[in-house]
Amino acid sequence: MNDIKQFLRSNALRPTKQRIVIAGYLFDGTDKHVTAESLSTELAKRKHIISLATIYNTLHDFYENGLLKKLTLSADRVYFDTNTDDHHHFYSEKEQFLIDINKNIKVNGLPKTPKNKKINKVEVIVHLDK
Amino acid sequence: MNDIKQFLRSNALRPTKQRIVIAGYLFDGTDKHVTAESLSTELAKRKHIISLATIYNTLHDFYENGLLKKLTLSADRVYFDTNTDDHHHFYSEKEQFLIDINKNIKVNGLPKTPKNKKINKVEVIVHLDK
DNA sequence: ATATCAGTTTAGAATGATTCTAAAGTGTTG
DNA sequence: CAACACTTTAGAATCATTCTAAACTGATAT
Repeated sequence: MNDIKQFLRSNALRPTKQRIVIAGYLFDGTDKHVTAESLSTELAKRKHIISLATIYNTLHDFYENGLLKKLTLSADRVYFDTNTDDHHHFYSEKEQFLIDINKNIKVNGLPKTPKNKKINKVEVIVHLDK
Repeated sequence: MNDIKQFLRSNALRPTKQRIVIAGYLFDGTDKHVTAESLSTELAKRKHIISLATIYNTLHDFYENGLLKKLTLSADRVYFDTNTDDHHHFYSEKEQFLIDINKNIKVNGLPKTPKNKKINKVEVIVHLDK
């Protein structure tokens, strides 16, 4: 609890009740993939009612501070990933199935980067089913 | 023109005025990345006013028939790609910059596919800037 | 040719995730 | 504990996309 407060403070985030609850859930040691909606549902199960606006705000605050990764897998919702290490994903749109690939993947044969651009990250999505 | 009609018919799509115009634009020989909005704008420039609903319908019809690929790069719009070969992309969200990587890319070190799942495709997105 | 009908197009409404607004609430600092 | 900047929130607004259901049109049979 005080750990969480310190954790938030050390990321320039004021430790409000809501952020403490959300951080407590998200950063409990197990990697998680959440959407605003799924997070809201999970917190509600735990009797923590936090407005959706705050959930969106908080996810973005955490994201801006590098505490979460943002995943764009489907056009109709944004996933946030608590695993901020460089990694990739298996993804099944049909089944909402999403798991990390932590194993070291190498992408070979990339052409040279377009002029005046810099590579931010190389993302590999392994689409399943269909 | 008759080519386009045949092309549509051979894909089980009735060659309507609108589909002929859209196919004529999309499949003119140069690879294109479009969104419903950008397609609508391009056609309007050419004095072809087609309702957005039809543009959405047509893009999906073409997609369902394998004439287009769907790209999920950003959460706020869907891109369709006239290049249906297996390929990858450079992408800059900030600049709406999107180009094909046709070169043969190899992804090594993938872990084994989750039980009872099948790989549909391996997608590599090289994110630029940030 | 023409009637017929399934497949299409369309305007406008509806949807749904996300963002915005602006008013009320709350950490933090002195 | 005063004062203020930062947060939270309900509800409205936004925006891409989908839906609805009425009008339209390509294909087929006569």
